[in-house]
Amino acid sequence: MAKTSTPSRERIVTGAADMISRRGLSATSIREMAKHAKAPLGSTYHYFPEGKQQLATEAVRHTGDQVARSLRQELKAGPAAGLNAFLALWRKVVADTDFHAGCPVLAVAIEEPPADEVPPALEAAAEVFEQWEGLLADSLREHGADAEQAAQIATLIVAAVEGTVAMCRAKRSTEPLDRTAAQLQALIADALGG
Amino acid sequence: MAKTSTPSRERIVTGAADMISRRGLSATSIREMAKHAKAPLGSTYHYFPEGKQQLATEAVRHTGDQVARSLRQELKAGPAAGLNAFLALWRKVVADTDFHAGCPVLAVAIEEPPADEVPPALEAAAEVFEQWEGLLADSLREHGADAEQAAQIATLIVAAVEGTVAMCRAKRSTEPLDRTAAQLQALIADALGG
DNA sequence: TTCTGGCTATAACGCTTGTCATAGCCTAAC
DNA sequence: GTTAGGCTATGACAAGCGTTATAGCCAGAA
Repeated sequence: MAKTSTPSRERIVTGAADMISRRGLSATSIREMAKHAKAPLGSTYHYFPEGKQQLATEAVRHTGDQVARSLRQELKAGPAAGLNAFLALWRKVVADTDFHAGCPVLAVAIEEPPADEVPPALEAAAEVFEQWEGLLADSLREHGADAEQAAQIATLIVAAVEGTVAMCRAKRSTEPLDRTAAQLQALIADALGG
Repeated sequence: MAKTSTPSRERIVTGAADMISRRGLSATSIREMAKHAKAPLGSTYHYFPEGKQQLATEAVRHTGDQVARSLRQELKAGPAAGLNAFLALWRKVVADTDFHAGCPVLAVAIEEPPADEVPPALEAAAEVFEQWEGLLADSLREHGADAEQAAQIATLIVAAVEGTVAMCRAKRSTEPLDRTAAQLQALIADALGG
């Protein structure tokens, strides 16, 4: 017999990712995450005994994997298609939430770590960026770009999209995303065409 | 007799900008801002009667103007020089703080506003981005780019640098900035050369 | 049926938060 | 010397924070 819809643990993770993508990590309380997932507060500490950091880490990894899956799928049709999917994905997030949500990975990436320590959530954010870049770079190389150029373009794409999403939120407009999209598309066409 | 170095009010604003660039807005308390500026808590509410939002707004505008001034100066030598200055500026921030600080404007831009309301600090962030883009776009147009392309490249530069700074913090490395720099430089050369 | 163990409910802990109010200092004008 | 006013000092307020502890429920195995 199937469980009633989504299991609690998973709901907490996806809900946490959603809230972090809106408010940032430190502005999101565990109590609110629990309420948002319709789970009792006690359950969060049952499933995530290390507390907020663990929950944040899993939330980052969750969206990281989700985006990576979509990216991997679309990249089968080439780097340009992958880029377009990546752009469309974040455009949808921003537009569907009336410019309230962005990328939870970025949100976690800009939280200051304690001195001489690297919190697991920050480490996870670095790994997610690396993963996305890797997928894009691989595809670019497979389509004729040399290794260094592929790596540079991949980094530029991830960074530009992340930054653009933030700009869209501030301006409450998707126009920055249109502009960035045009330039990145041209850049890929150029790199693979020449 | 001259006052002891910087006046209190200014110290509070620059200190607030610094703290916000590290921890984000909501993780930075007014008490800590006051302490960081060696000012009494009461003074923050004396100088900024609207409280935290006003302080954040002024902090955003402060760094916005500061960066704009530097950008305007360096753009006199052309868009490529301006880009390089912009890159160097943020590389220094990230490197000098051991990857603890980033851009306070981005930090404010990704804070969720209350529904149906636009906090002044968020509005200020949008204006700062617009200002930086405008400076870059003007320079690009003056050097031969057509209006649309200039606007697109300007947006891409600001977004990419903002995103890259965040990636550098997550990875604790300036390599993303190197890669982004190479691509953006090539892009400008291309746009003005063709 | 009894028992086990995953999950929940509830309350509490010490601490920090944004903000406000009140009283006081202490310099500068008159 | 007196007076005004910008700034500071101090403390309080209600609310929220992350986290822990304890006791209880309630399905499935024995």
